[in-house]
Amino acid sequence: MTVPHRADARHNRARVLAAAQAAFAEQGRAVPLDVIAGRAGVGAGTVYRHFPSKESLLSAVMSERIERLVAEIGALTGDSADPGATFFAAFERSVEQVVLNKALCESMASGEQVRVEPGVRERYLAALEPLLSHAQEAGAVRADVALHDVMTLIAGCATMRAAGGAVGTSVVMDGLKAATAVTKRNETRCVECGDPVPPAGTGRPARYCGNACRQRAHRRRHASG
Amino acid sequence: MTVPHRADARHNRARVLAAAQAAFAEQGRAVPLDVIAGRAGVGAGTVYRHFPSKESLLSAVMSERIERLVAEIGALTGDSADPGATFFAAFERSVEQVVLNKALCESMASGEQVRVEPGVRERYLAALEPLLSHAQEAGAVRADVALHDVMTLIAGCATMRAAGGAVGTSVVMDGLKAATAVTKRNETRCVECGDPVPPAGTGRPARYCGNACRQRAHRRRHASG
Amino acid sequence: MTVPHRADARHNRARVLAAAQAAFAEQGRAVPLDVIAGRAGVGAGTVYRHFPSKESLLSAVMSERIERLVAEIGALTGDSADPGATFFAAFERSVEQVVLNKALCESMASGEQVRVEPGVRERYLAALEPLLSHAQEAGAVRADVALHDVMTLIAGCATMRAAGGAVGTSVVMDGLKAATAVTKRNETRCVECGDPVPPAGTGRPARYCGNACRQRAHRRRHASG
Amino acid sequence: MTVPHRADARHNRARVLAAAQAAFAEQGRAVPLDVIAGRAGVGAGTVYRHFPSKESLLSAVMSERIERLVAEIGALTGDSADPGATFFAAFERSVEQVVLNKALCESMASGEQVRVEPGVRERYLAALEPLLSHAQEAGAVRADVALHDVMTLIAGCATMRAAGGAVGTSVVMDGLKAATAVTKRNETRCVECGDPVPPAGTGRPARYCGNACRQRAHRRRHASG
DNA sequence: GATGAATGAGAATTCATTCAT
DNA sequence: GATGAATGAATTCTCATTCAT
Repeated sequence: MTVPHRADARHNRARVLAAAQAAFAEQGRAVPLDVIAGRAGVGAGTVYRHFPSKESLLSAVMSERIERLVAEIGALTGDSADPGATFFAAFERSVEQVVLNKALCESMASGEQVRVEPGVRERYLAALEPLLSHAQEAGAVRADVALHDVMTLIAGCATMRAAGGAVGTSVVMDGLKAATAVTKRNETRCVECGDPVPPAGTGRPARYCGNACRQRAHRRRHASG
Repeated sequence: MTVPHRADARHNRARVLAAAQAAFAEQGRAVPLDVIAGRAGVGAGTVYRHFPSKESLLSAVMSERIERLVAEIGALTGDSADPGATFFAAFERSVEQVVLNKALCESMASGEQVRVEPGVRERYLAALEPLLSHAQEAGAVRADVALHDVMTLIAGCATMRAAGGAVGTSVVMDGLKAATAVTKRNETRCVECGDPVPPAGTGRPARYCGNACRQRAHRRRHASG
Repeated sequence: MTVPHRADARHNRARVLAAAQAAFAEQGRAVPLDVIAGRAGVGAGTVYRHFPSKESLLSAVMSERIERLVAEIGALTGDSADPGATFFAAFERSVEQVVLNKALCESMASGEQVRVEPGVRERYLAALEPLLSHAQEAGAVRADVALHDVMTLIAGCATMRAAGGAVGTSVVMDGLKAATAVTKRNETRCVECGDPVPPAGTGRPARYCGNACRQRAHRRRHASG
Repeated sequence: MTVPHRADARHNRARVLAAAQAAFAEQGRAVPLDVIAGRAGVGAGTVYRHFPSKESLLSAVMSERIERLVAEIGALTGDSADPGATFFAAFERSVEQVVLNKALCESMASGEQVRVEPGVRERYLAALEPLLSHAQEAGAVRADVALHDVMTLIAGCATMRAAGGAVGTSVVMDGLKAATAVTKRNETRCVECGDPVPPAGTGRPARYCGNACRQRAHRRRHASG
């Protein structure tokens, strides 16, 4: 049902999605549905045919944005000459996407989870995770930062940009590069949840705090939908 | 009109303000005016007598919060033994105030200027400015950060906290220090203010740089609202 | 909250209730709320101030009707010279109330419980119950009929009347008496309450058993709502 | 247009009719047309090709139900050993058909004539009429009940059943059997409309109140569609 | 001054009906 | 002929603001 078979319907769905993306980006979540319909050049009923509620339209827009981001990040992943640069490029692209979207900023600032279609969040995290861990292994990023923290840092940087700040992102990126400041010496943290990893006497330091997180990361890597 | 002469009116104005503060903080800008009036135990008309519009009520609430913050910062200013610690303490207090207020977070994330009464913004900036410049002179904060940038950094940190991030503020604070000196190896830093902790020869490494920070962290842990 | 203190509000509430009663009665449950508001000469918001939803307005209307019915039945209860006549009078008044209200008919025919305010149904049943049991003790009504059955018989008679049937109620009432005694030949019965009419030696046979029924039928003929 | 020539179209028409019957029966008249189309496995347009409006679809469904009932009643008619039993069997079958159909109950309770295709009502009445008059002649049914009254009694019994009443129909049937209670002695009523028939001094008592009803009954006897 | 009632302009959502594919 | 997409009027409910009491 997501994508209709008929060409004209597919066309209209795309127009609605584009109009909604623009309207949400400019006016935020509170933009009336009629405005979106008007911008798309369709009736309100048509919007509802494609998306059963305003909420689901918002989530479709968000999902589409994030999928695009996943694709961009995927393109970056290959070039791993400089893991730090690659990670920070992905970070910046993410911030930019969020900034462009007022509705997304509002959602994040409200402390609500941004609602997206199933699997989208997982795919995004799966795309970002190797970039983060490679950068951390290369010493380009603080080791005590978990994937989840990166998400909130992105949200914060977006707010800064929305608030008109120029240096915000660079400050955060500097903070990410700083050698493990607050973290206790030699402590390692789970790259999934950020909890401390019990030190193992020998061998390579553990990346996860336990099986639960290892499994979760694994699932995400293979998540499809 | 700002503050009425009659005692009962003054009393009502204060009750409305308190109710509005709580309501905006908990439910955000979209909270209906009737809810605020109800919480204040007055009629909707009374709210309008004191504040000509919902917008102006919001701005009064914001102004009152910020004035309180200005007072807190003013209290810190005296103790200038460690300019870096003083600045970061003010920074954190500011972040906390913002985080407590959903309406404020929303406003900042929307990229709109938070509307406050005339002079309030100026007084806040005037309170923060000496702290920033002293900290910069002492080399505790990057010199290329302007007062205006600090404001957006505060907004960003609030968003991170609202989004559930734990390390956001510490990353930003590290970033603010970063240009000065990359953290020395083996050095431990105060988990409250990020300053270096004098190495103790024996026992468990200290978590705080001194009693002030220990106490501050304690208070925060038991803060109620 | 049910009844406001201010006189004008009480007045408006009554107007809304009256308008809703009329609108539901004439057009059924599906009548738009705007129509009710218009008939009451108030804005839609005023309707919602007094009744939080259309559903609750309907239930208030129903409850008010039924309370009126309870009062009428209460007035009948005193006159217990003829328990059968008293019961059947209450029965007929109930049918008439239901018939006047299209919304009520619809609800009953849908097999849904008619929603009324708490206690109303109970009061109605409490008013009807002694009438039924006295009539049964006097042998005027079949002993195998429960109070609940009477309710559905009322609903059925209302539908018959709504469908334009003239004899429906008398058939049902005969059925209720049937087990006791098959009507005697040559006997005439009151067209209002179904009781036997004392035979008059001369002239046109009497249609009513007495002045009470004649008057009641007259009133009904000129009832307005 | 009623029945298409092409086999697939005829097939679709039947599917729509069956789906509509089920949907109306379960959910009442307010069931959305898309739901009906969905249950039939066709598009909304197809429904409109076969039935020009929702109203006409409803009427087609009703007509089809009633035609089926006519057939059942026709089967009963032959066995005239016990005219009373035959009539009451037809009565009960009719009630059951109505109860099964929420839309039909709603229509009847609204006091609106149930809209059926031309001739259908007439055929139904024509099937029921001889059963009623034979039962009346045999003294098994009150003589003062007209065909039209039987229709409303059926509607009433259906409402009682929908309202959960168990004894409703039996009470009505008892009422129908009771010897001519309310009717004035020797009075005859038109078997078509139920109005009193002016007494003729001589010959067989008139069955109709006038030429209009005689003609109407005649037409019904020979109605074809 | 306080109250809370009234207003009425939206906002989301549904659905019978039409029409391009 | 069939399909299902598009339409847009209608409906319920909300809420900032005004105003009579």
